[in-house]
Amino acid sequence: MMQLSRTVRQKPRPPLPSAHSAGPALSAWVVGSAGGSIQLLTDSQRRQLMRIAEHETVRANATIYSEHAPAEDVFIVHEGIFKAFREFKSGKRRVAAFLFPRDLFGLADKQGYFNTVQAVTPASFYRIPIAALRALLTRDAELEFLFLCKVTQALRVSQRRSMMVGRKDALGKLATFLTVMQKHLAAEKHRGRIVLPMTRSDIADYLALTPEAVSRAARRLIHQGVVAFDGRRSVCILDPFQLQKIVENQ
Amino acid sequence: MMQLSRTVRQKPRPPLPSAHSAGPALSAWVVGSAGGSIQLLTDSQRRQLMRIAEHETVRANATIYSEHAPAEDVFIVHEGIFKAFREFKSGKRRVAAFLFPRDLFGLADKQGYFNTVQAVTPASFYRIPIAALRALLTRDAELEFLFLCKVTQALRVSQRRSMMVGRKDALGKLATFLTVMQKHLAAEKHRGRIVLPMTRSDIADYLALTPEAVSRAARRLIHQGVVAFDGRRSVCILDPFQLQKIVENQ
DNA sequence: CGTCCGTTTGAGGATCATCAATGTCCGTGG
DNA sequence: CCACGGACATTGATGATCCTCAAACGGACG
Repeated sequence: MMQLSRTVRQKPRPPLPSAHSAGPALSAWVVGSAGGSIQLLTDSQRRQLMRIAEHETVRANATIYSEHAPAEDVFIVHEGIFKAFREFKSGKRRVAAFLFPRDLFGLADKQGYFNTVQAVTPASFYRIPIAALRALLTRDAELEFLFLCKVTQALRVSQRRSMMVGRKDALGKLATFLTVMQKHLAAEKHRGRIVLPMTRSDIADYLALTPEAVSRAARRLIHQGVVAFDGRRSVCILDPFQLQKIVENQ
Repeated sequence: MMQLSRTVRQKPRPPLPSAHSAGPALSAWVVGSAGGSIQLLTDSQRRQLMRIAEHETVRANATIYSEHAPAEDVFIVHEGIFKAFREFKSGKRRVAAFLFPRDLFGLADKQGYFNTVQAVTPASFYRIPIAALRALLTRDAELEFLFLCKVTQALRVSQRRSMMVGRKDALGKLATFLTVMQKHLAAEKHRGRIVLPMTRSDIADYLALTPEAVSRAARRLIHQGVVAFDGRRSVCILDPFQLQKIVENQ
């Protein structure tokens, strides 16, 4: 609650030596356009973005910015997972979104940033000053269109989450959450097992439940033979059909 | 559930005679940019949009498009209120958003439109073919930036709703809803009274409650002297401070 | 004036939150 | 390397809130 913003800034290391390197977020930013086609960042666009972006690495639980802090930058996730959340006076927390590589964050209005954003895992991101970004976007309408698509996608994700949170049954919420996570983490899957990056409490805050309710829902899923846990983080989906049935049962 | 899309299309009447007319949506589209400044559509931008837009008028309850229909157009509300919602197999409905004049809708992905959109009141809107809009935006980066801001704003609104839906107490949900509606309908307020355009069921679907729960929550607000209803639609906020306290009590 | 749909009201039951205690994991330091 | 501490997670018991089902009421429209 004290001055959390800008406190965790690490050495701004020059990232991504080559324009053709494999992994970096800015070189493979895929977005679905409204019309259904797929767009990629060109090398030129990537270079221009890199010129105004600053790469930062943070440890888990680092705060990138706090709610209401004046908004000067937008961010793109490079590696790791972040969470965007708000806190209420009661101490309750609501996670608005989990952010994955290539996701955009830094949503703000005149009051400043809309959420607090923290790293869930060790992570890194690009920091882009709003003024510079705006200038760049005004010069490059194609690039701007990619941003438009990306924000549109974020809006879809947010609406989907609203639907999920609107459900009453903890079982259905957790099932939906696991389904979404499975898609996000499909790449790093090891023998059918995915590793959830976030804690039970984070999941509870995301689903608008208590940790106890999440725990009990997980227990029921295990008992029904739908999933198996190996430790608290590693989960294996044994019966995708049954899981899907629970998801759709609303 | 049957073929709902495109069934209610009315005479496409040429709208907005003058570039300086007072009310029309496209001439006064105000958006807050991420940096906090305010942008307006220029006359030139308005004219260009008008050239590719088609104006349509519909009666209350008309369906503009249905979930999963192929997405060919985006829309801007001109007059009246719309609702964007999804329906589940159980018959349950969730309203993702109410749409007010100047709001953008037509969110889609590869699967087609994301929600079903219906008019809540008699209403009119602009229909803009996606291909033409994309071409226009690519030519006019400033205009495209306005769209970017608008979608960003929609994302903020969606996140706010997620927070509201995440609450457990019907009283707090309804109080929050009334506060938001008050802001939206402030213009048409008559002696402290606002007229809710939507039904109780619509409100219930928006708040992820049953109509019964909405009814009881309204009753409690009345009983506490926070609001007064005059009929089912007209509501007067008697004690804004108390209302705000209920909103923040989470 | 009558019907129909939306709304309100009531009673009963299910689910989740709360509170409290125990159990487990992980990082830290001895 | 092991022991310890603290945070996280699970489990159980209780209570509050909302959903469900059912019925009566009201307004809107033909």
